[in-house]
Amino acid sequence: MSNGVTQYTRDDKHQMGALPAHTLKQLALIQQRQHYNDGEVIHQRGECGDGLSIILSGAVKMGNYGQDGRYFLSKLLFPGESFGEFVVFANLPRTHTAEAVGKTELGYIPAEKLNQVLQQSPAIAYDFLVSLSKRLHQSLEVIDDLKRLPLVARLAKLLLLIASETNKVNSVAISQDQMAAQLGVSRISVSKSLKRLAELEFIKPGYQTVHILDPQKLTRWLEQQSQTLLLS
Amino acid sequence: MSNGVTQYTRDDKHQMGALPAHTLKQLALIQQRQHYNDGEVIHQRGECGDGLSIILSGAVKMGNYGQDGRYFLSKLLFPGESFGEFVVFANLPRTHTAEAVGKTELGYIPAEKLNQVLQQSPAIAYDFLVSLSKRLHQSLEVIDDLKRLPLVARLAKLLLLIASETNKVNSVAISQDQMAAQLGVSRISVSKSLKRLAELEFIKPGYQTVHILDPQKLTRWLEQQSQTLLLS
DNA sequence: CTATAAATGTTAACTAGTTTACATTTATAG
DNA sequence: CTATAAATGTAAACTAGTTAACATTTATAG
Repeated sequence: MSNGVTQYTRDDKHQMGALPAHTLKQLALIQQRQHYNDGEVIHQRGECGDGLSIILSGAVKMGNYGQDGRYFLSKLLFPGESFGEFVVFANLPRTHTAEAVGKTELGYIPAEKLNQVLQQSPAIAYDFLVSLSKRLHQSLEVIDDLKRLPLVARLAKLLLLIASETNKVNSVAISQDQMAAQLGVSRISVSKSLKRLAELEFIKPGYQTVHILDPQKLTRWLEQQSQTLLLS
Repeated sequence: MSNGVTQYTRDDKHQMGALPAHTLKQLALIQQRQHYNDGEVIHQRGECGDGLSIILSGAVKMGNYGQDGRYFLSKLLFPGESFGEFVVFANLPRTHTAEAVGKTELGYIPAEKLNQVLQQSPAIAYDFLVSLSKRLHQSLEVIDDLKRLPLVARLAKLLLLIASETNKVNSVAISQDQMAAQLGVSRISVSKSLKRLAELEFIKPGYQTVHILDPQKLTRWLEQQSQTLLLS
């Protein structure tokens, strides 16, 4: 993949907040198609969009830039996932800047049109309820982790998460810069924490990869650290 | 108010994620009433509940305890606000421990019953979409702040938020311990940051209160600090 | 195969936030 | 009005994470 993002594609089964296939099919009938090139900005933080976007191919990087220009990656979205619900349902401004990662195709549904569909089809509305619930749940967990867990634990959790999402349980293809952007810390801190996890023999750092030696052992350790681990 | 929570009640207008009055009325027809005494635990983190709860009177403290027993307050919920959507819509475990603050009455709707209602009434389903969207939006902002803003700025933001929620623009009734629990930092750090805000002549700390000298000036300063402030 | 760019490892000086400890102020129960 | 509890102020020693700087490794374009 391009745009500073390593080959980090996902298995369909693991798309937490994604809409179910049959709903995507129905929405496909009313969506417009939009094309973006690698790195192209789809929208900026603070803007007021006016519709829902569904990723058809490629990927979208949601994140923000700090005062100093440092980038914080919030989430990578893959085909089947959507964004813009806030705008449609609550008329709120964009929380993140969205950029295409690789050649990317989006399905776009204007707010009005989507609201019509939702009125006619309670099943689709329910799918959005499920999707939003999962994403809110996930966000609350992240907030909790940020407040309660030390960096080593958060890093371990991130690695296990990506491993499970990509279905490659024993190795994660990601750079230290990317982990840093995702965790909101410096690359050096990531390096330090990786070293500690390596000393504990949970992982082995490589070039653009982290090998997870024993995912189960790491999970158990993480449970001890955070006492109540809900998902993983 | 009791249970370590200062007199911190809200104006109805400002209940961000709350359901609209007419929806609450309709839901009232099918809800059971539950009573809790001050400090009583409603549910624990990790449990699998099975219904939606709506606060009718009193308040509910959502938060978690760290390994060391330290408490992290996530949110205070007031009449009109609900919780348990995750459980109903996505079958996920509780993210936070819920405790009653003062004598508290809840309306409880089992998952099945609520789902029936949603199928029959798209308008109510839509209200939940709006509520979940607002809450997810808010959560994403909090995550962003945790990663990007220094404590002083986060503290200032918290004070402005409570001030606007309670409609007392010039003073916030809250203890330093509570602010610390909410921000996920130590009481000493809160004290230090308050001192800095006082030196900048934005606030004046008091006993169980913080006086905001010039909310607008503080908001402007905060905008400079965080470049793109969305809500306030 | 080599030059270059990208990613990683590591040190050192620094800063923000933590814990511990104790003094002081403020509210409130009796 | 006083004794007590709760909340606040503040200092000191510490820890985790930050920036800056530079050496080394690994991939890749030509």
